[in-house]
Amino acid sequence: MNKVFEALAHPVRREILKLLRKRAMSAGELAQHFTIAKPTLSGHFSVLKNADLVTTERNGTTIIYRLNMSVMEEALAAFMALAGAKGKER
Amino acid sequence: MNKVFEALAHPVRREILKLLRKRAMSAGELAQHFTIAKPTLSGHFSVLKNADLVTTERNGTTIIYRLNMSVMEEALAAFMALAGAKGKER
DNA sequence: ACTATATTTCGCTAATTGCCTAAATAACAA
DNA sequence: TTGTTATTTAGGCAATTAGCGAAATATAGT
Repeated sequence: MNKVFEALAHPVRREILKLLRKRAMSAGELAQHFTIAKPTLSGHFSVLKNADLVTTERNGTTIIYRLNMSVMEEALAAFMALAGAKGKER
Repeated sequence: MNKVFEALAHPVRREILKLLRKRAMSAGELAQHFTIAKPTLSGHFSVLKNADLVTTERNGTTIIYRLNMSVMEEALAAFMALAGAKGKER
């Protein structure tokens, strides 16, 4: 879970997740939304992948990134354990 | 909001928040829960404070840290905007 | 085999982080 | 004022991060 929070710490990576929330996209498509160099972006992809926040699937020469919803939800649950508070004590 | 996510990226800082969720505590009290040096911990406090996740109040020689619930909830909302998707769509 | 496209890996640098010990500051009591 | 306790600031160091351009890899088409 630590890797997940570390992955979320960078604005570009959060934006990537936000884009993938709408639909799966190739690395190139994602790159069009940013002005940073592709190798840099590729590094961000690998952080997200390492945290299991995204999965990949090769399709010819392109690689499709998609959000890993289950891990996102686990992360959300972990966050709520911090911020949540709402009741559930003792 | 970026500062908040950066603050959440370190396990010690998340643990601090978790402790403060139960009740406000002084720096020294918090320190008892960790094995790291106090100056290091003080650095973590300042990251949390800078992100507005905690507030401080001096009480004699001690400084009381308390969770800033409203910012925690904003952060939770921001997180849900990323992970949210709570089933309900399509 | 060669070319083109998509993406990643490599090698580098600058900036930041996290940790420490030692020193400084703040508040209080004697 | 001196001493004591609580906490932070300063200074330094090793490790990590984020960025880049150039080179490497993978796949497909000709």
